[in-house]
Amino acid sequence: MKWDALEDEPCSLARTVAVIGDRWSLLILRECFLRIRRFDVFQASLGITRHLLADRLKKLVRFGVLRRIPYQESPKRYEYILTQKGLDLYPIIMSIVHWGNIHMVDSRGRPMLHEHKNCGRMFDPVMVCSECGEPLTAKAVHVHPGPGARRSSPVHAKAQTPSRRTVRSG
Amino acid sequence: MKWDALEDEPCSLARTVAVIGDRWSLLILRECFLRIRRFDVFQASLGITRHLLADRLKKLVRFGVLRRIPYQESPKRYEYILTQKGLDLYPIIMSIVHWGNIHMVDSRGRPMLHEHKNCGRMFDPVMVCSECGEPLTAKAVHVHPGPGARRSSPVHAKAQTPSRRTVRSG
DNA sequence: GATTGACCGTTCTAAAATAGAACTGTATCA
DNA sequence: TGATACAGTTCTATTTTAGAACGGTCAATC
Repeated sequence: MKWDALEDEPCSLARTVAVIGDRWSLLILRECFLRIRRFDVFQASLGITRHLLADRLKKLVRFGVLRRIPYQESPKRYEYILTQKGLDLYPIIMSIVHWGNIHMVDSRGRPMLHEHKNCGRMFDPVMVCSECGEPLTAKAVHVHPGPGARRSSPVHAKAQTPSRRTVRSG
Repeated sequence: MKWDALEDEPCSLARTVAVIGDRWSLLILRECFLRIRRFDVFQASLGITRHLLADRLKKLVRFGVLRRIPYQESPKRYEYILTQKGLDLYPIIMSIVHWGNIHMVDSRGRPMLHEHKNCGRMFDPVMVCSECGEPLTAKAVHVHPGPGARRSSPVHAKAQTPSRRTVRSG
C-alpha cells in the first residue's frame, strides 16, 4: 500500500495516519509544540537527516499542519509554525505522551511533567465523552457506520454527529 | 536514528513512537479495537503484506501491547488480543480518529460514528485536565523537566506527578 | 486415500525509503 | 579575506517494504 492510498481510505484513522503516521512527523510535531520553528534547530534537536527533515516539513506544510512563514529577506529564511489544524493535533500528542508516562518510564520516573496554567496543578490528560463528560473506555463505545462509510447503510442514516461541544486544542 | 534508539530517549513521546509510530502498527491496532484477532483477517482487511504483518504482530507482542493466545491445538493457532497496556492505547486511537473526523472528511461526512453506551449518545472525545476537568489546549500547558529528564534540574525537583485520577481506557 | 481449502506464517527479489556525509548558495561577522 | 549561520540539495550505501510465491499442518470433502 502506498501512502497516498491511505488518504483516500474511508477511515478517519487511516487519513490521519497518512499525515502523521511516521515517527519523524510525530517527533517534529513534538518539537513544534515545544516552540521549535527553524530548520537547523529541528535538525540539531532531533538528529534527523536534513534530507528527511526537508521532506517531512514539506509534507506537513502541504497538509496544512504547518505554515511556512518568512522571517527575513535576503537570504530568504522561513519558520515553520503550527496552523490551527496543527494545534488541533495536541490531544494526539498528549495522549501519546501520557501512554509513555504510564507504560514506558524507567525507575527514574517521567522525563517531563505538565502543568495546567488554568488550575496551576500538575496533571494528566483524561479523555472524556463530549456528551456526558464521563471518561471513555473502549468497551463503552459502540461503532456505527457514518455517512462517509464505504457502503452507505441507510439503516444507520439517522445517526448524527455529536453536538458542537467539540473542542479545539491549541 | 534506529528504532531501538527511540526507546531509550528521555521522552515519553519518543518511547511510545518506538512502539506505535509506524502506519501499520496503528492500522493493526485499529483492527484490534474493532475486535479483529486473527492473522488472516488482519491481512485481508488491511491489505498489508504477510511478511510485515507477522513482523508487526511480533513487535506488538514483544512490547506487551498484544498477547498471543492459542485458540486451538493441532495445528497450533493463535489469536492476538489487546492486553491492558494495549487497551490503554484507546485515547491515542480515538484522538487520531477525531482529528481525522474534523480535518480530513470529504463532503460525504464521517466514515464512522461513535456511540457512548453509558449515555447512549453519539459523541466526540474531549481531552480534559485530570485535576480541574477543563478541556486542554496547548497554550494552557506549561512543561517542566521531570525526574527522568536527561539532565536532572534540581530546581524543578519539587514538581510532582499528578494525583491518581489517571484513567485507564479499555 | 487423495484432494481441497483454511490457517499462519517464511522466503525470495525488486522497488522504495532512509542514513550519513558532502556540497551549494546567500549573507553576516571579525 | 576567511569563518560562521542558515536552509536546504545531491550523492551513494544500507535498510525497509512491496508483491508474489512457497511450505507445512490439519480438517473436511470427494
